[in-house]
Amino acid sequence: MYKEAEKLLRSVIGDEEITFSDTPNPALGDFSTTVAFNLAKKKKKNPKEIAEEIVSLLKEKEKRYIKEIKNAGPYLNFYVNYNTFGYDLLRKIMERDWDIEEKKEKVIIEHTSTNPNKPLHMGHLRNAILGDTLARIFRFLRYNTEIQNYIDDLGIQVAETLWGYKNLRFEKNKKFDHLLGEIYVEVEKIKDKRIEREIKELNREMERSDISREFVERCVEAQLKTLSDLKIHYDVLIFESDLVRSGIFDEAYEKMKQCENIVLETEGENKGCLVMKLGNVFPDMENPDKVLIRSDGTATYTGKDIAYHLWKFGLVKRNMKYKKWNSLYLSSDTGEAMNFGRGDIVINVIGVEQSYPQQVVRLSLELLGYRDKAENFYHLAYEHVSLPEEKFSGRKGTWIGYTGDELLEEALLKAMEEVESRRPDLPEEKKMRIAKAVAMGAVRYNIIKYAPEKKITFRWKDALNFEGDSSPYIQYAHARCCSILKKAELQDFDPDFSDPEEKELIKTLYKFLFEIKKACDLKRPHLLTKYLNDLATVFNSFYNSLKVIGSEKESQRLALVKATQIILKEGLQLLGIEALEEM
RNA sequence: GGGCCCGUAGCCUAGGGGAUAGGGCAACAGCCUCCUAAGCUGUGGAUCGCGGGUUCGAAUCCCGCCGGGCCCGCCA
Repeated sequence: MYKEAEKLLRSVIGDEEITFSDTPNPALGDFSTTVAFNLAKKKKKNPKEIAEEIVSLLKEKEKRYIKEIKNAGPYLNFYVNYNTFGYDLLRKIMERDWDIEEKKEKVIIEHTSTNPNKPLHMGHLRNAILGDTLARIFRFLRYNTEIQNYIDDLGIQVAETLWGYKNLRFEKNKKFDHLLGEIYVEVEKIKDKRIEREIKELNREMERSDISREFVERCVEAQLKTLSDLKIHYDVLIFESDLVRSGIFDEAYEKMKQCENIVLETEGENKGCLVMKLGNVFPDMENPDKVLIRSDGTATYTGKDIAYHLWKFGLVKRNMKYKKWNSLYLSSDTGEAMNFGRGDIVINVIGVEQSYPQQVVRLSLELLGYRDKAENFYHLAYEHVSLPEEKFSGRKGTWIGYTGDELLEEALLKAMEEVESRRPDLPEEKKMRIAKAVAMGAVRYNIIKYAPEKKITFRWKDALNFEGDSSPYIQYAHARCCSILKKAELQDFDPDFSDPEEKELIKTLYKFLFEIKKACDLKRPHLLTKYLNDLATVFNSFYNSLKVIGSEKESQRLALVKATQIILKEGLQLLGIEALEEM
């Protein structure tokens, strides 16, 4: 309907920018535009007169989906012909004809990238859920999408934990990541000069040989278990050690050295370091230069990250090998060559605190002459999840009691309780299935529904809320649809969409693709939860005021229910939440 | 010193130039002889942090404050 409205407007106003929005109330039509204001400014005329003029010019034009166009002062209000529009829309939805063309660009989304020495806490989950949801959205819009998880297996934290694993006594019958998390906290507590020396030595040994690989893989496997419970999956795990051993990093550093803005300092405090000069970009910064390679020849975190991104964008010749590992691939020094990397668009889901280093990575691409790559480099920054009293700290162990596993377990208990009290009639196995889907959905939804730049204070009460703006609310609307659909057969109908609830539902269904595209363009997946919540609300209101089965308009309402069910299901899938048929 | 983000009812939050600022939680009052009440309807509750400015029009854009957070390492 927007398309038709736009076409009509174009025929009289030409290239002027047009946007549509909802009217404040149905008496003023179904949607509106404010183009008359803008035209008035340009033509120095009264906006109301312009609106009137447009209305009269469009009066006689042929329309299929628009019934009428009126002006209310300077506002242009469109009245939709719900019979033609609704009928066509429902048919398209039922055919799942989304009209999305396949995209040429390859998108690489990196998310999670948690140090492999601890269990995931809610902050890590926020990262993974953001990344996973965004990836699902990109895939739905038919981008070639690759999900990477970067494993920093050479970091000092791994060395510290490995040291503790070898030298301290612990109950080892725990999930491996939890065990390591506790070891890490303990090492941080007892660490002294001697231990630190041993850890440093161990770290050097890790870089020379693969002594830590199995240890790290075990931890990653345990972390990935938590994530797969949340239906979060990856295409490939990139181990830092493989980037080093494949020679990719060295090749990238050589490339960086060719750049005139990246120089080997011969004097000053950065003497002997390879430094990126950013004085022009950040003139007011105390120390705008960024060290990429230290005077001892080792790379800094940012240096490595730049090298990694040169690889991600396909700007280095060397490549890694990969081996199949459960349902995904991981980089390896033996194995097969694969086509990972070589992205056109790179999205990194990384905390806000890394905005500056991320900006440096983007700038490095620009300085190296890859302007187009720099433009397609996005840092999806998100704020942290904290407890009412304090922040999560891996070192201090404030995450204990708040790991992803514990959250899921708690949610499952609560969900089981709810199912038990609401549906005692169901067989145990079914109750369990529903509880799992509800628990998992509640966790995902409650984390993704907030705009990424908002800090989240974790409270059990909110996290385990199954009412209102929550996953079960939407799952429930979906189950209601299914329940109706089970009781009758779909058939063709002569449309007569006259009830306000029917019209509102049609309008809301129509917005699905716009909202997804918006969420994708802005890289703000929470927009999708807002939309689905709206749709569920509109449907519930329809459900409560209109009868479907046994009504005179049964066939058309069944079609509405079917379309709603399809969109709710698609939407829930994009959020990685199971659309239950019964609950 | 500089940069970025946040500030919307008791609590959480949407909206980032357009018509009366949407929701949710909590509170209160109704609604199951009718497709699942994890639902629906209604009531109360907002100087959109403060002060200027731009605009026909500002929660939204600009400037200045105030409050909170983050960043500017040869740490990761």
